[in-house]
Amino acid sequence: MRIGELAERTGASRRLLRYYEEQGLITPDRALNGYREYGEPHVYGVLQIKGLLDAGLPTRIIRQILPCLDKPRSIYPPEVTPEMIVTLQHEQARLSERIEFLIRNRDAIADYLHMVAGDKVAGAGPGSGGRPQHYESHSRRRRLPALPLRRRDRCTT
DNA sequence: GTTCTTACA
DNA sequence: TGTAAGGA
Repeated sequence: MRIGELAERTGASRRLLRYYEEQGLITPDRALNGYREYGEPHVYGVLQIKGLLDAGLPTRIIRQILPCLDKPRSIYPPEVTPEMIVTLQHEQARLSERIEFLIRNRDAIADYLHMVAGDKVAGAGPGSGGRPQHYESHSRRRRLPALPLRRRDRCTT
């Protein structure tokens, strides 16, 4: 498929898909006319990349742990280097911190909501349509004040 | 009409 | 990232 279709199927803009390629995250084939040609694996790959990026991983890490997803290559490379393990452990710790950070702020918001609007709106919100959202570790957990969001470290190369 | 590269806001 | 230019 060409870039347009991949864009539709992944929700990533064509611009972004070209950017991923520039960053070495995906490597599509080229048709004779120069058009990029993507395969089915790329769809999953792009989704994977989006998720990792959303989790806050810099592209250089992703490029490292995602050894080219073009061809039918194993996702868990036998070439896992010790240094890769270390970086992944680092990322894991970073994600844990971020999760705690998010939980703390989410709870702070819930408290604020209780304070200004009462139970009728607590726990609900945009995008939570229908899902049973129970943040009921409430009564027990120690309430903490909201924290300012720290600027995410971003890596261009 | 779709895609390509380069470059600027 | 979006968008415009100039081609294929």
